[in-house]
Amino acid sequence: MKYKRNFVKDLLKSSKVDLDINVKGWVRTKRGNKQVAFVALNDGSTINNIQIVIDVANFNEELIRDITTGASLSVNGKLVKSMGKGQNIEILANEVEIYGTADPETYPLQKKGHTLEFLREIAHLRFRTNTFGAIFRIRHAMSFAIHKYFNDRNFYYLHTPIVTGSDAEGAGEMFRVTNLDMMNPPKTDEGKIDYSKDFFGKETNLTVSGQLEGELGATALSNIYTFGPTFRAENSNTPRHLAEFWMIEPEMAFYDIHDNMDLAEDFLKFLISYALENCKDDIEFLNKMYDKELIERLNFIVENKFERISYTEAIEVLEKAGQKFEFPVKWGYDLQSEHERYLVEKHYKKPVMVTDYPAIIKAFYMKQNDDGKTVRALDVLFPRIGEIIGGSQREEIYDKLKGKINEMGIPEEEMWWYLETRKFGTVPHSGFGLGFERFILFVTGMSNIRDVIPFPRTPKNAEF
RNA sequence: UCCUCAGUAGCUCAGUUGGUUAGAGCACCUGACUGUUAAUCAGGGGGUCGUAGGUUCAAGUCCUACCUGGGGAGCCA
Repeated sequence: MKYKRNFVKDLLKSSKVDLDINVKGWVRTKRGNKQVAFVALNDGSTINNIQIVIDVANFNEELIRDITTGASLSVNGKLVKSMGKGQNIEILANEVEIYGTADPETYPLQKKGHTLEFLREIAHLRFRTNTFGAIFRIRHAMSFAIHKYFNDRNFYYLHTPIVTGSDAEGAGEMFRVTNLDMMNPPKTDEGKIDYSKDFFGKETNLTVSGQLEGELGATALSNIYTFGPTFRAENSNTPRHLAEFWMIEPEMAFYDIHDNMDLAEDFLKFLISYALENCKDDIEFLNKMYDKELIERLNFIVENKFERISYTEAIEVLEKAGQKFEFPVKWGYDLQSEHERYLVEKHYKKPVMVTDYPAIIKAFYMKQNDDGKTVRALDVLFPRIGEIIGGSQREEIYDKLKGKINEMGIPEEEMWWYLETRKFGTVPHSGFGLGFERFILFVTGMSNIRDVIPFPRTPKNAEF
């Protein structure tokens, strides 16, 4: 007899007892005695397991023995009210089929907890733990919510290139893309590598940001966003950096810096609310196991207005802090991690948006203020993780932008297409970038970025 | 890349001023138990002490280099 496969998530919500059903999944634990065995089965649809009750007398002894932690099963049985404590319903098994056994001597996952460091070494199996199930369900929900947020507000999802011929974005070291023979590359007369012989006929790299291309879309479609992988070849060994990470970059025509801040705040609050409503079980688990203040912190973000200050005000606050900092507080120098942490965690005790940074420490494309010293940059600082968003109003005046490009020594001939958006029908516009994994760190309460992306790419590490 | 801490059983760790045969908990295996909840109870097997050198009568323990991982910093998202 073939029953319809049900997901554990739906069965646990179901009130239809005495129904014949089928479940498939992986064994988390087995307990019991000679008469009866209890199997906790998980199929990834929820963090919760369903209990399978097996009357040992009705089953082959060998089959029962092969039901071990990690084995994959298909179970036909009857959904019934549980006779034991700890769960409302359970399944009385009629038939059990084992798809694949998991030798307990060699299967690395145990019933007991593992460290996150160990699980990182078995990233191919860590999906099967409660923790990573929760994290990647939340990651999915946040991806979905991002698309929903923008789609419902007339933003278009724009696919910017992953391979880029532009190395002027200035956001960091890039990974070269080439199919030249590295043992014997073609050379020019001067003895340099001849990239005109390369696949694209020029030097190409993996993108560090889709922003510049995003601006091209925004100056026609009004509102666009990108959501894709970006790459940085920086030798950064920290719990907050990846060589391959995902970034969300909205770009909006006719937005000034204030519109930009309004959007950033509303966007972040929407996503966190969405997580609290739709990922309740997973967030509660993470709150219990990893971060006792997680839910409290998420609610706090949703309920409170972000503080908005200028860089100059931030410097004044830090100067009056009466606290010794390792790095000096001085106008013209970038805010260090310890400064950002002081502003967010000690002084304002809430997310802080800092604007109008000194021009010399920010990128060429940012809108220049009338004071001649600052630009309309925007950083959103969050507790625990620091800078979660970086953005700005963009310089839309052709001469000013061109002047800045020359001043910073960026080859103008590579930026001709970018400059033309300011030559033809230019508009004030703004945008920002949200580091997806940093945001997921915040929502899950995890502390290492390598635990919130399925396959982390970091210096000296591209296993799996 | 810099600073710092660590690497001992499948996992998490203990191992004293260098000194006999390197321990524990969990996991695993065997047995007991008529409904368990990270089940419980009894017994058992399991180790190139990260790698390579060095000091010493003697090194898990001290020294050097390297590898790997954690934390902090820089770069940033």
